[in-house]
Amino acid sequence: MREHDPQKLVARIPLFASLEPEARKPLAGLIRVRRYAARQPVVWEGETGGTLFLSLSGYFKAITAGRDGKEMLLSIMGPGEVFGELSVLDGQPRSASIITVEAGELASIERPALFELMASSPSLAIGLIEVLAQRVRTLTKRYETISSQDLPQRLAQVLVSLAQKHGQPDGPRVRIPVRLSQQDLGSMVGATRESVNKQLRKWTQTGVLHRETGCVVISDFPALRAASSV
Amino acid sequence: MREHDPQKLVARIPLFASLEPEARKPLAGLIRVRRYAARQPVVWEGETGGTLFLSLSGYFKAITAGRDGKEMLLSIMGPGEVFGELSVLDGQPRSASIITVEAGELASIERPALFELMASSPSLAIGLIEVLAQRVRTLTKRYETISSQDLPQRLAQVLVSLAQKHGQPDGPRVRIPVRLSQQDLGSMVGATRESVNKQLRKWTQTGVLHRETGCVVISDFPALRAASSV
DNA sequence: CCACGAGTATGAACTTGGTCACACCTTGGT
DNA sequence: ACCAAGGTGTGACCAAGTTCATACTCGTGG
Repeated sequence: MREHDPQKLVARIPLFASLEPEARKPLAGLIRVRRYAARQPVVWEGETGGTLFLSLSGYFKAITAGRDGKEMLLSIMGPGEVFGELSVLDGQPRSASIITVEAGELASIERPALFELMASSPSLAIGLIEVLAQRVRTLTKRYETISSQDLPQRLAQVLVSLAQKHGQPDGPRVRIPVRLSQQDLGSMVGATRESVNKQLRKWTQTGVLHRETGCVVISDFPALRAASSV
Repeated sequence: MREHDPQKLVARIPLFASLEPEARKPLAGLIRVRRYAARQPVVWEGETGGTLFLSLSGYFKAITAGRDGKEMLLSIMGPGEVFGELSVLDGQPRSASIITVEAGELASIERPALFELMASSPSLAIGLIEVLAQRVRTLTKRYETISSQDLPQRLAQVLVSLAQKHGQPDGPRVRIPVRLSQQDLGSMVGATRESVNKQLRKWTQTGVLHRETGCVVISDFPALRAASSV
């Protein structure tokens, strides 16, 4: 992870993959790389700020606090993903807080620099629009899910999509390489820690999955997939 | 509503309000206006299509069908609002179906024409990004709400925001000028028709609101507002 | 090497809201 | 004017999931 050559960093971020080659050089000078320790806040919901973040390594969670203090986990973001684009694009306050799950590195670029870059590189603007569009689609789907499926289905669905997004195949098993507590899983599906525990136990007993040092390892992916959309 | 002069139509759509004056003339030739009867589908979820719609009059609902056939009502859109931008921008299938609530008129513009226009009018691209950003914010908030509030809170919240978005003040009361069945309200808050009925009854009995020919009229807005975020 | 704190495990009692069943209104079409 | 369809009103019953209470387990820092 000691890869600090800006040219190479840029190449690793999908958003910039289609960037015109001559636009990459100025870009390299505009990004700043910073390392974050575990459980560090990166941005706070409600504050204003015009920084776009690009994840280089590590995992980050996006959370929002409901009125009663209950926190909702909106998304787990891994290497290569972009976030913070919303406030950068519309100038409104941050819609969620970002916290590191484990230590990781982020590249960042400030709003003015980004806009300057966009002016000369249409593909960057298109890329950002695609990021936003993807967010809308994901959120719509999750909204649909949470309001019409029961807990086992929702939980299965979250695990399946985490496995698809971040999973590491390990023989017949799939390992989700992020340490997520039952509380975290609960706040992803709108349920309590206890309910998650009970469902997880059922799956552990039926050999669908098990836990290893805080991570979920799925043994029977098809079964989980089936449970996610009965 | 027999206002078919394209120049004037354009002026009524906020998205085009900040458009450079010289860009409005070509625009006028690119939009098509069509009248829809009540309960007519405008687009179907899942189909491909690159048409952007601009509501001139009437109300439209965006719905998605969950796996089990239960439909979720995502949004009620009124005059001046834009929709369908998602598929236009990213080329993916429609994320929701659109149906007219009552008869209304829509202007539409096709993807190629829109992109041509955007190339010469940066403010249009910015406007569309703002529409998308707003969608993300709204969806995030609703997701938060639905997963952490109970039915009375959710229902109050929906009514408050409908009143703020479309409400017509009528003395001390606020009238929501869209005919929404209890079923519709239920599918906006992820609840059954019966539960909505029971909550509505309570509020009717306590004088918070009442119904008139299918529309909700709020008598005690502060009370409803209080109920939405106990 | 032990203790503390964070996370996990588990069941009993309780609540919300869903399901089902049925009767009663409107309203628009012929 | 009438009927059918769609929307509304209401209660009995049930199930999923929450709340609360109480142990247990593990790994990390003193």
